[in-house]
Amino acid sequence: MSNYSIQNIDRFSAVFSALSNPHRLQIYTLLSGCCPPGSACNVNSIHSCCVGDLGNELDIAASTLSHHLKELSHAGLINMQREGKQIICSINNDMLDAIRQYFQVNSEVHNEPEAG
Amino acid sequence: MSNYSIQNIDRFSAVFSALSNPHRLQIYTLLSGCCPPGSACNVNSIHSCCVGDLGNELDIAASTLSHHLKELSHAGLINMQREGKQIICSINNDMLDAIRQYFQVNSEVHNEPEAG
DNA sequence: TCTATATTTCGAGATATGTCGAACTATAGT
DNA sequence: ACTATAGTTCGACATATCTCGAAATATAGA
Repeated sequence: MSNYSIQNIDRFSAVFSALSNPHRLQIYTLLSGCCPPGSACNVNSIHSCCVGDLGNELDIAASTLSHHLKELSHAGLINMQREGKQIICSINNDMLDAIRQYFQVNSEVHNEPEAG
Repeated sequence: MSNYSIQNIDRFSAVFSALSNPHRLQIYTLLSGCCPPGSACNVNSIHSCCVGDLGNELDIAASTLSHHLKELSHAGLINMQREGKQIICSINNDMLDAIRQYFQVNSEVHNEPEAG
């Protein structure tokens, strides 16, 4: 299978566009369960959190944060669902798998010695 | 290990920025040895090719192509080396590994049931 | 219904990006 | 030295992106 189709190119360039902004990548990385600076790296780290929690890490205006979250969501990278007054954000694992696939495919098919 | 450091965020957001443009992602995908439309997908597909070859696939001005290649190169995604009159482009496999790592790390560390 | 909290939408300004054509540089062959 | 081929640099313009503050919407509780 090939990554080379207009659809794939457009779909994934939109995904990488969403991850191209440092603030958005920081959000995505936080949601990936990774360890914020100063915290121990353990399995209790966040895998989902509300918009306000993210805002506490980022030092940007709430409206800017909201804008970035919308971009990540539209690209299919994260899920957002309301829970009471808050909106909970989490990684979309299907898209994460698709990205991994994107960077895996070619080497599997091609990186072999040129057997006759 | 964590992806969460200013250096990593800045480094990888620059990488994703390079991949966020459809033309650049197309170039990168072509160089990944993937099959251009209409060609058979086999191990003899290109893994490196010169600037002109890429230009034949893309339908953009030579100056635009040159600009895009510089971006990919500066981000560390591809190698460029002169061979006679031509300049040969190829995937930088170290960076490809780093990207794979980036999307792998967190799940390995965190995606387990919360054992006491 | 009034208030407080959480988040989004809107409008505007500053900066970054993508694109082109024209002019330039580098290499190889005659 | 001259010519042809391969690719880059420069300057300009159009469009997209990032950011903010102010105003609006949504939910929960008194």
